[in-house]
Amino acid sequence: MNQGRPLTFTIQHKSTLSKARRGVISTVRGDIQTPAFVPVGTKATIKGLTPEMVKDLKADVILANTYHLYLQPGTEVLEKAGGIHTFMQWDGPMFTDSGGFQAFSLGVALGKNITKFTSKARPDFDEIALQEKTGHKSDPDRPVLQPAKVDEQGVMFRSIIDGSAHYFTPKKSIEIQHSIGADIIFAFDECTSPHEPVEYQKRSLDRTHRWAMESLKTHVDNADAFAKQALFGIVQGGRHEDLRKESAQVLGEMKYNGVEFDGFGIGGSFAKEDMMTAVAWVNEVLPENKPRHLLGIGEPADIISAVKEGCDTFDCVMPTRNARTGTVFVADSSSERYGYKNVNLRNAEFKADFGPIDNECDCYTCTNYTRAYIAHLYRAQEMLGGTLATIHNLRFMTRFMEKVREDIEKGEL
RNA sequence: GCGCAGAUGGCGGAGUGGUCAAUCGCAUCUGACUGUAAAUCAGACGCCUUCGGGCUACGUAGGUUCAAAUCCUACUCUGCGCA
Repeated sequence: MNQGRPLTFTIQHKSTLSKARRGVISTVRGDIQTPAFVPVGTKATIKGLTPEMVKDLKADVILANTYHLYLQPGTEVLEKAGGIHTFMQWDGPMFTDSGGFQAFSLGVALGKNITKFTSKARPDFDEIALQEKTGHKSDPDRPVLQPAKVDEQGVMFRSIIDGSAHYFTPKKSIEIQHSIGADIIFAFDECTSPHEPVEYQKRSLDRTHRWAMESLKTHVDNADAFAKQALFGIVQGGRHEDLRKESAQVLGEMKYNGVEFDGFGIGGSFAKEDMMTAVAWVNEVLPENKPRHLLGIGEPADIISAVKEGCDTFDCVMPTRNARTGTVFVADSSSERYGYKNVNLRNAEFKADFGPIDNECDCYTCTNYTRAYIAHLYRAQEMLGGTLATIHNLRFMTRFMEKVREDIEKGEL
């Protein structure tokens, strides 16, 4: 159907135990072995690492963000640079998220205790979760940011840098993503809060679908960009089966001038136990031959579950953010097969622990440095600590995905 | 030796009669982090506790007062100045 696209997806193995698939997404800039973990480099950098380091971790692909890059350095600079790849010296495949998540994280979620997940089981209004947090302790002078506002046409964002107002429509998001030049771009969506009632979820979903069409149209109408970049639609629908399935159906069949989406993202903010049911509903309906990216997930255990439900790629800030704040993955063979535990290296017990972070890890950090040294770097507030831990956590993720792929091939997952 | 100034919790430093177990910062300890407003944020931080409270504390020793980290006296120590 989508002939001559800059992206092809080949499924090499299908699991008989689950809906897992082992495949390859081929782009002009190289292949992505799937299932794959996609490190997040929001502002055109995997925080703390050079692109060469990221390559060494065997990461095939990274993800950057439209909203953040639009604010800084801006599309003019990115265009003059010749696109994000040359700008940041990353020559592999890249995703850009559309800014849809910021409509949520800087909108209804702003200052509240909710992000990708909410702590409460049911998405009823939860006083604790919705409690306002005060501004930034580290920078009290920073102006209090007004939340982003969604309307039928688009989203009014405030700049996190200076508070200035910026209006994103689907057309604008796609145009910015054209300027940025990532290999795989996302339609502009609204990530809804799980606290919103079903009526709102429905209304928002219809809007997201209209925005998806507008995104597709904007992309297809730009022949140059269309030839170089793949576009993924984003499924929403909260925790409602009918809405999730409707969304997968509508986006799966959506066409503009006979052109469909090249793949799909699955979005949303969830109560923990609602995520996998939503993923299962969606993947039941989405076209099988196109890649499915689960946005913002995550935790190795979550990835396993989602792979079993047929997801192919995953991006998540957790490994990089945790690394910067002191928490690293450590293999824990005493637990189950994909056993690991989170270890906070800033805890007192590691001050004089001269072993590696993880005995089983082959990364640069684990082969050269001790827990004690990295613990010291954190305490001394030396930025190398975050860098070394990020190397480890990302390598943990890529090794983890290698194992997932092998297990699918071996018919064990 | 004389004259000033000062001695507060691990450190720095508020507090100058009751609402002080004592603001705040640092350090320390613990926790959180899932399409990155995050090299961030939250909590704890004298001792004991049946979590109601109890006990010991603001250099040392006395004193004044119903009440003292806060006022008075002496002493010890520290800094500065003068000899």
